[in-house]
Amino acid sequence: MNLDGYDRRILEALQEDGRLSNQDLADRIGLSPSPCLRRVRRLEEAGLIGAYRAVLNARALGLNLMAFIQISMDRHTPERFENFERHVGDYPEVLECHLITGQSADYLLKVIVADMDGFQALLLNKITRIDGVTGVHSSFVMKSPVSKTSLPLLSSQNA
Amino acid sequence: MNLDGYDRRILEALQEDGRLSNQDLADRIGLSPSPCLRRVRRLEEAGLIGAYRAVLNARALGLNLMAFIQISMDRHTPERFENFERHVGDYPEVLECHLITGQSADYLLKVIVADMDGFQALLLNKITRIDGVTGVHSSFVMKSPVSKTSLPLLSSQNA
DNA sequence: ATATTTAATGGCATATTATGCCTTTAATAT
DNA sequence: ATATTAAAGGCATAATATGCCATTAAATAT
Repeated sequence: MNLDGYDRRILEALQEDGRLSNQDLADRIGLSPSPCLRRVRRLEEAGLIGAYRAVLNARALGLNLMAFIQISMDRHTPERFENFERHVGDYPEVLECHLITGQSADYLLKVIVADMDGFQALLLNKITRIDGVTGVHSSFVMKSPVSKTSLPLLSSQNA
Repeated sequence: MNLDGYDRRILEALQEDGRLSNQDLADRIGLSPSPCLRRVRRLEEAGLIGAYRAVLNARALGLNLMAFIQISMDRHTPERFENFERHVGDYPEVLECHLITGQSADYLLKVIVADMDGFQALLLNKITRIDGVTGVHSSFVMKSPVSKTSLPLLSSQNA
């Protein structure tokens, strides 16, 4: 799909404020509401806009402990991996699970819990009980000076 | 702030679909539109809802390479840290920067770029040039079977 | 248990916004 | 220059948000 300057500005604006009204958005990007809305719908249908989400404040919800967990598996068989991915996908504390390159781990998990008790419960009762999990290395987040959701829109490519 | 069942259901619904109309939301949680909207505004003002965002599809935007970069610093002085955080905050490719515990690194960065050329440019021209950066270890993401934005709303606590 | 106070809900009228259709403008190729 | 295509703008209608008021429900004290 080809993006022009209007499309890029629409994406930029909606990444910042996903509840912008179409009229405000149209004003901001310099189009009238009709074509602006048509473009937004087109971007949604093309899958460029995948979803709209409310971003909640973890602290305010009592979720005070974020951690990254590096996981090593015993065997690198598809069954092991599928099983692991299915399980971690079911745990609401696991926000992200990435299969990564590198010598020291197969997976990197980003998790969020209320406190160290919650972390312990997650690690001991859930994650380490999944078949094939051998190594586990946890890093706790003390501070997150950067936490963006906006993807960089390479202003290169296209007119 | 105290959350009851209605509030939690509002948060859950808006985490899933941040553009739900107030009328649909009201239907879904079992309130009429007026009190529903009042609750949403209250949650926004209390900071529980921090923002509304459109979530874009990285692949569709040509951002095909995600990586995690572990960074070690030479000295752990406030100036070093502040300087580093300011710089990485200015790079649009850096989506997250976390100060973490652990022996092997001080920071964990999550970055996204178009391809390996983009990664090289980011690493060599930007990140490794920041004062104090000594060790750098990169892991590339092959697959992300879990990638949620929804925080777990511990249905415990409160009525 | 009853009265009193408080807080939150539901309904309604108005203002704002979204949406579909049609016309007009701009760009491209012949 | 003319024909053709694609996108923009304008307008009427439908849907939605919003503020105010009456009502109901809940909590507290007597």
